[in-house]
Amino acid sequence: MSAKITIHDVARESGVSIKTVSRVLNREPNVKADTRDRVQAAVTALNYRPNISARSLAGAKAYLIGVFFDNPSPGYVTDVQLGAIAQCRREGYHLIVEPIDSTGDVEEQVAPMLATLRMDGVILTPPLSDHPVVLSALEREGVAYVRIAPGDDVERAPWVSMDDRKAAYDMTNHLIGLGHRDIGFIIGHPDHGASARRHQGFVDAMRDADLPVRQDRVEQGWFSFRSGFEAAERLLGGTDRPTAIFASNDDMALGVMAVANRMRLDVPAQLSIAGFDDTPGARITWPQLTTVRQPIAAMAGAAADMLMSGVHQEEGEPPPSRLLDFELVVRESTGKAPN
Amino acid sequence: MSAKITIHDVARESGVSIKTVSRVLNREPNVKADTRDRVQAAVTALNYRPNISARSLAGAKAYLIGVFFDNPSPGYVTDVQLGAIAQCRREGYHLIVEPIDSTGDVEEQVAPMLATLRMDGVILTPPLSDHPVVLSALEREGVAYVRIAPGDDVERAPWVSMDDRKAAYDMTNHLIGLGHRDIGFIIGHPDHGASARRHQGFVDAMRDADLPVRQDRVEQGWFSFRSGFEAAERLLGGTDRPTAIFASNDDMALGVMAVANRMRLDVPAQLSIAGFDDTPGARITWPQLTTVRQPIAAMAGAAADMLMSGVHQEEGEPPPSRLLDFELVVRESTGKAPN
DNA sequence: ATTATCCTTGACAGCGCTGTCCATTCAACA
DNA sequence: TGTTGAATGGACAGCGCTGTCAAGGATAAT
Repeated sequence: MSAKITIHDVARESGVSIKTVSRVLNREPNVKADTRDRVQAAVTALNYRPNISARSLAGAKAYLIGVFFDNPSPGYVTDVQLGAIAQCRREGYHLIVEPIDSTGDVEEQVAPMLATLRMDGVILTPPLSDHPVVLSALEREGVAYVRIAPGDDVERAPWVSMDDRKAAYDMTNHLIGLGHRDIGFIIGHPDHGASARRHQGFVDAMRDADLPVRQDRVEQGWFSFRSGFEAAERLLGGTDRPTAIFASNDDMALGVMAVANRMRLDVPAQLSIAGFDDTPGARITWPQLTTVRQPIAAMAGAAADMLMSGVHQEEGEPPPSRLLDFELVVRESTGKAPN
Repeated sequence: MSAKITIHDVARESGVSIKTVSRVLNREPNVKADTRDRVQAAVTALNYRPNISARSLAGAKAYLIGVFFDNPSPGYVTDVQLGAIAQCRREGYHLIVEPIDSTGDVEEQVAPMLATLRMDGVILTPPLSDHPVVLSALEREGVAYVRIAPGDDVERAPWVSMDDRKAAYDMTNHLIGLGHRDIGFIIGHPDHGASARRHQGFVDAMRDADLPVRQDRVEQGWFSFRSGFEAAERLLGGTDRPTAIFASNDDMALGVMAVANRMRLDVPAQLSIAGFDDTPGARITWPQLTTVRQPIAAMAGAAADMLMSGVHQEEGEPPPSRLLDFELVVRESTGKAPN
């Protein structure tokens, strides 16, 4: 075990006070270039690393960012973590992950954690982005937060998102361009703000193409494989069936794919299937899924950035926010409509 | 923002010294029951939460446990985190996640982090469980660690694992019991210790059933969907093909499934497919995958427990370790061999 | 040259907690 | 009755760092 070396060692080594060492560590102004270099050299020579507990106890920053998630799709969570951590690393921050069971006592899970940890900020993933108790607890404890893809109430706090409506609109148009006129749609989990926006995009595209939106072509799902599977069974059950199904996330699209497989429907010759998210699962199937690439990691990275730079919402101003680009990923699960 | 309330407030409220408060907080002995109750009451009344930075700066414990992972299957990582966090919560610990890019400079990623964070311990997931640089860095910095499913060198440090050989043996026997005599096998990533053990289990079962292990029935994979897909193309390419394929993880099994779908092979009537891990993906397919349920969350939980209770490896003694139970999950992707 | 101003540096006091060490109390024993 | 030791509680010194404040030195303005 290597001996713990502290700021005092560096100060002694470079012949300055610990405060000056602290200055160069924190990139504070008003340090002579020469002094700065000497300190840097000592830091390197001694292989010194500041102790994070001491820093956060003494100062304002904790160098800790939290990610809250609930009942997540594993791929989504992992992407969020990877994206956030990539940013955190550059600034010397670390990531704390905290699953929140929103069916349990949320207050009890969140409040103690915020009090003990005093993180610099937390990233909220859907559906927590819209959970009133979580938001209130955060505000009461004075912990900054950024919401990923929140639903309503976008004025309340900073957020990062993508244009779900536009993406669904584009995907629907892709299908229409392929000649599909009878398209089924599976709505996502009602607690996720994105669900309504994606549905809206679908409806708008159909309207703009003068295509009818038949009520019996729209099914409610829950973002899960099973809900997609069951919705597909209803959609494909009769003889009168759509030529394409657009599921508002990949898991549900895979459910549709499973039903198609079981029914021996050729995808995409007899049925086109589109998903949304571009999770790893989209490629873990054959044919591979046409879907929308959500910039999940980028959104999480942007959220981390905002937190580390100390986002502030001015009184009466709209909160800082960012809308990132999506990408239509056309793979093999969509094709020309059968004539 | 609620005012920060400290141990001094609790001490004043309950009429004892801060040290006594500290004693009851840390469940130290030698505090009268009466005093303990008074302090507890004050803690509750004031809603006091000890500050983790102060605790770790002053004391020996950091209340922080790390999880290192590399290039992970999302489902695996999420399971590990969930399992570890469940245990951590009961003791007031928190989880720090750190992805390690083992193709990059590992030392540079690990050493600074260990020095700044001074975690109480870290959980290593495969293939990091066997990464010599990571292990050395941990030991040099004096940070305890528990390895999940390590390969060799089980004497070096504490670990938690499952009996991969036995599980693969049992799965192979399940297939043999179904009448399969010509079984293909896809080996996992060579950096993962479990790969060799699973392969061994397959070979042992075949041997014990007096079945030949044909060299051209065993393919090397990398635990990825794509590698499973490609291995399956080779295995199923000719007219002489196995009646079952046992892939040593689910992702690869899904690759096999995709090839079977594309070739219009009926699963399981014409081809039985077995996986390993029981990741979420195993159910996100049709037919659902017969697989081995790895106790991933339980292994991570056990690892966290060992870390929090301060595992110690006595000189000359074998390291503390635990072997958890697996479970054969028979679903629809395996069935009777075609006659 | 003199004063005002800025830049650079350091001394020092905590941040909130635990570990060490000492003081007191009290019961049990000689 | 005195003695001993366990049980109980408190005082105090840090842990390693940042924030505050002030001092000294260099530079600019007069």
